[in-house]
Amino acid sequence: MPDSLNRMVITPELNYDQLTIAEATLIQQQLHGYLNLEPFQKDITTIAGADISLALYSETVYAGLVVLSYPELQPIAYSLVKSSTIFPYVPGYLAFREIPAILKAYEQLPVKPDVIMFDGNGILHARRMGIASHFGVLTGAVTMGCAKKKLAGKYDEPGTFKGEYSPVTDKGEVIGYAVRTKGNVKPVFISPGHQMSLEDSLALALKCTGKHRLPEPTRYAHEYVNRFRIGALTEGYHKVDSWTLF
DNA sequence: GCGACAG
DNA sequence: ATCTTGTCGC
Repeated sequence: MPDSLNRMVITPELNYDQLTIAEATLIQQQLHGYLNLEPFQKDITTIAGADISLALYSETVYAGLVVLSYPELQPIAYSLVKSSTIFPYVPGYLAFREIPAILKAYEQLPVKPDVIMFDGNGILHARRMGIASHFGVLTGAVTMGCAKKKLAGKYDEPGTFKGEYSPVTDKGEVIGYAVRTKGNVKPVFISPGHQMSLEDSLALALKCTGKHRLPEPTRYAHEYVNRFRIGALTEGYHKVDSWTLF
């Protein structure tokens, strides 16, 4: 993360639990100054999905990243970490609740993925600093967001065919897209997080879309952290053995 | 003041 | 997000 931000976050164990919303807003505005939305250049070999799973009325969070091969989109490794949070869910501040745990899972990966797709937004956010952008600036990783519901902005409903999309705008600027990843099903909201352009995020989301509404990275991440929470998967870093899966 | 509001 | 059962549709 930028050196000037080292004083704002408690390292090495990032902990946002004691922050007030006013302080969190200040951090988002500070992080925004480091955002880079230039087109992504290098070739992509791997893309990861990041997500967390929670038990109702529990402070325990099950975080994880699932790394997929690209463009095949097959799981090749995953990192799971059990942690806790007391920072509440407040629309617009999801990052402060989920990032500490996801960061631990990320640091546990021996090899980092080329891109990370988050279950939440990138710049499709009131202050252009959703969880994907926040994590990207903090770590320098290439990130993007994929949310199931609209957080900010306005948009016209895209056509009902898979692949159709329409821009989400706010205060005169395009901040993401409502994308129909599956025919006749509600669209998902795509936006760049960090180190990629608006167009990059849209193209990648479509490339990662299979037969389900959620793009494969996010879909797998959601599935793995849930299996972790119910005890079907164990904490730690694991390589996937293609031959024993399914 | 009113409506909106990722997970 | 999570808690839940059946049900409608491709």
